[in-house]
Amino acid sequence: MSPRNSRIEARRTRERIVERGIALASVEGLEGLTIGRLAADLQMSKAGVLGHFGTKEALQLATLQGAAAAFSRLVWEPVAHEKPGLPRLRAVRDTWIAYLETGRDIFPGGCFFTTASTEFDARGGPVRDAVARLLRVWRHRLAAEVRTAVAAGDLPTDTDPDQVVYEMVALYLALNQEIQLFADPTAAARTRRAVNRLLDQP
Amino acid sequence: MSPRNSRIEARRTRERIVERGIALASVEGLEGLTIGRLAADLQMSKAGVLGHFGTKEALQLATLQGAAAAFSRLVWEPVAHEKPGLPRLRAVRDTWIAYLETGRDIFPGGCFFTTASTEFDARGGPVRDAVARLLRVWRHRLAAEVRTAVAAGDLPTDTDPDQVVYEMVALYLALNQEIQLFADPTAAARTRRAVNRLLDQP
DNA sequence: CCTACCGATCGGTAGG
DNA sequence: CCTACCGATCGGTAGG
Repeated sequence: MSPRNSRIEARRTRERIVERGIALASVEGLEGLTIGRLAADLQMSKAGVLGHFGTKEALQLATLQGAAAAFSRLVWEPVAHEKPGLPRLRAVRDTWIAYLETGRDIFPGGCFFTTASTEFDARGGPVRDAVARLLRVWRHRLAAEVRTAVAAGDLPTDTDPDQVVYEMVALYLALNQEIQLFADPTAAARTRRAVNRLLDQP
Repeated sequence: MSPRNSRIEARRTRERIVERGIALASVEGLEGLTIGRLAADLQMSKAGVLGHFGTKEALQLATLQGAAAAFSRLVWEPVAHEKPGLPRLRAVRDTWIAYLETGRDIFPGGCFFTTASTEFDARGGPVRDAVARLLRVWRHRLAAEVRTAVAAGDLPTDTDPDQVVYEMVALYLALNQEIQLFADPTAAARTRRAVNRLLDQP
């Protein structure tokens, strides 16, 4: 019987659960993320795992939040210092590709959000809503950068920002499929080429 | 106790199971397709359902095959009479959009293959392999049409067929997400616009 | 954070 | 194609 942990230790345990949950769910999905499997991997009891969240749904939401934080760290933070507009869009183009190509230690099953989105997109409930909210935030962030690029004269004035964002997202969905299902090493180059065309870069 | 069915009746029962399985799996995924749920929906016993396939994996493969047949009926057959190359590509552009927009009676959860692909793309096994094989076949079919269009002078000679196919697939992955997760009514128009640009149509 | 449970459901089998 | 099972695992709870 392990001693009752201090608040700091409990928090650290919770972080370990979420970290492992992110890796598991990126492979098995948020529904395939079972409390028993998580407990076995972490050498804890099921009750010990569940106690940090209360319900499986709360665990799923916490895992989703943790994954979003990791995505922000990998994709958004490295571009925060870039000039808004086209320079930042070009930087995001590359951090996003890197997230899909080399984010494997955190997300061994590929894009967490693509998996979660297709898993829940035909259901209702808080998890589905949280996934939709996250993807919407990122789309809006991209659209704002496109508008800035247009205002700066770096993109044509007749650019439709939502169309550009839609096509960028499309290319990253396809890149994830290309990597995960076909292990195609040329996919990143294809994506970069297509995004460059979208961003009016030669 | 129902009488032992004739071979024809048994075949018809199997078809009913697969049909219901396609609808269920398009919403819940091929792993969420449980024998008990299928049996309850069809008012059969679990053993009665499983007897037609032997194992859950065989049921998943049969459901995938059934879904592929329905996709071919909705997307490929209507364009078979079109002239190969650009005319057929334009027709596929529209049957594919219609499959995602109005295929709801057969696929209430949206694109069956996007769901199956993201569900299995981080695993091994026969189901994953079968999904990959299907998507590859359809990609190759599209690429052949692009090459025909280039040969006919309907697309520029420097066209990269695999790049065009990659971008078309990307747009349909995104369209499915837009419909399923955001219920965006403008998504089909966005897709058509982007595909038209790919196909060098004004 | 643990042990020891709970009812429900999972895939699958025996036997008719 | 049915009834009647099987062991394993699911999410979750009581109590310490």
